[in-house]
Amino acid sequence: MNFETFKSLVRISKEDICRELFLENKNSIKIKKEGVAIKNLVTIFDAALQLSNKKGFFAMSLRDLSAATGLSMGALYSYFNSKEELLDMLQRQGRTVITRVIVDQLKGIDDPWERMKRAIQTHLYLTEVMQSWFYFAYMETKNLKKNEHKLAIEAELFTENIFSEIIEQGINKGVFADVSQELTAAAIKAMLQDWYLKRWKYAGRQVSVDDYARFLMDFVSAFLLPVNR
Amino acid sequence: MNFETFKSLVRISKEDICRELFLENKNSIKIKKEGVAIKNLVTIFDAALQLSNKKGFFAMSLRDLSAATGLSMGALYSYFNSKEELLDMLQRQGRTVITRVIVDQLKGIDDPWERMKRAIQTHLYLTEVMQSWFYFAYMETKNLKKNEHKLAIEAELFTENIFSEIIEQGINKGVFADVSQELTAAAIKAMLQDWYLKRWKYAGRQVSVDDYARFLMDFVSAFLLPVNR
DNA sequence: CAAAAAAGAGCGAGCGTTCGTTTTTTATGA
DNA sequence: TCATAAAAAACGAACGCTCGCTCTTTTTTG
Repeated sequence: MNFETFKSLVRISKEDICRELFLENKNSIKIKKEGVAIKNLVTIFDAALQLSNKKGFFAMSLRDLSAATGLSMGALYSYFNSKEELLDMLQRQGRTVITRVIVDQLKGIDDPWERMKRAIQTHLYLTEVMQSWFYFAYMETKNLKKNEHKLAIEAELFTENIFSEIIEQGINKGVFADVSQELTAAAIKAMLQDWYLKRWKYAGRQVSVDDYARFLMDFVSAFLLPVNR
Repeated sequence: MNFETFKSLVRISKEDICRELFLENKNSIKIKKEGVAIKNLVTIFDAALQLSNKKGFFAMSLRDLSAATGLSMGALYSYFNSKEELLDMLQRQGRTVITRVIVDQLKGIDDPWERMKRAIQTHLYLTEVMQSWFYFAYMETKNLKKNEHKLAIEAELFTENIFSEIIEQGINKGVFADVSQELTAAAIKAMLQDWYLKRWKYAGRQVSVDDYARFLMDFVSAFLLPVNR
């Protein structure tokens, strides 16, 4: 599997994501027409992610967002009740997609090393498709209020746990070396996150997401596979 | 070398760091008495780091900082000319220390693997001693204006380059496997940074910095040392 | 007592938010 | 098909509040 294959298998559209959000947030979104709501939500979220990733969510004002979207201040408030709620919605936007796609992509794969490879690839390709969201989610998590913050931390630990379980499985089957599952999963996660957090650096060096995936799988295999040790 | 040894060898005091800043910023710091200036700079920086790391530099107001330090608004402005300058000073605060300590700790070590181990340990122990600064520097870099932003990026790449050069040296001496220097150095850096960026997670799991150092050296050795491969 | 340090009230600007008004869209009836 | 009325969407001025910052007065230090 490579990035091009992934993209054609897993079609993630902003419209679908915003439709889900629209249906879940009828109380906050005062727009009746689905088509209008979705079109504008996409515009709002794109602009908000871009502005926030540049200067931070708090430093972005709603006047900035108004200018960037071409919607008035009053119109913006048809889509969320407060700036804080916008933050929550932005954070929530991608979370269910991620979980669903990773779990889906691992279905039917039993071999631990194949699972590990697929998990690494899936994570990287997802973050490539939705880089601005991942960057935003990482950087702004600490601004979330209690319950949303808890959910964000859980999502962080959930994907790490996917790796941890693959490692456990591999060790139990005698396929992987006997390593610390938690620390290894955390280290893999750190390297996966580096991809989207420092996209500027890898882009500057012309490292493709497939290059990076290959490198990571190589790096991880040296540690996990006894054949290599 | 372990963390306790490091701490007694490398004494980093906030007072020394603030003294350097005081001497370099006579234009911005209107206080004449070195003792008073340094004492209050330490207080200001500690409070600013804590507040910023909790809610973001922009979301922290100077009234927040005033309350946290016990200094009035007017007194705060004796120490910096603007909030933006405070950001610059905070970012600059630790940069020279880091460079100096890493370079010092590598002196007299020729063996590539020994250098690698020392570099990993030094980086981790430094970030353990100055965790709040490192977290702040990582999270707030994007808010810096042009020249300061450039310096921060350079510092980021400088430490990564230390690892890259060690790898190059190891490959040239036939000690290390033939791997991508840049990607390997970046991966090591990512794992090192994870330590201070997700300090909450490792603390919750009761992983000591020495545990983490040992784990990282093991992980990296599996990839770099042909004996392992 | 003089110099240095600190306090704190208040300024103008910008912020998030509200709400009455205007514009656009849509459905209906002739 | 066209005109009209109602519903929906959008606008934008203004409110109260907080912000960064200034500057005169007060307090502390040596």
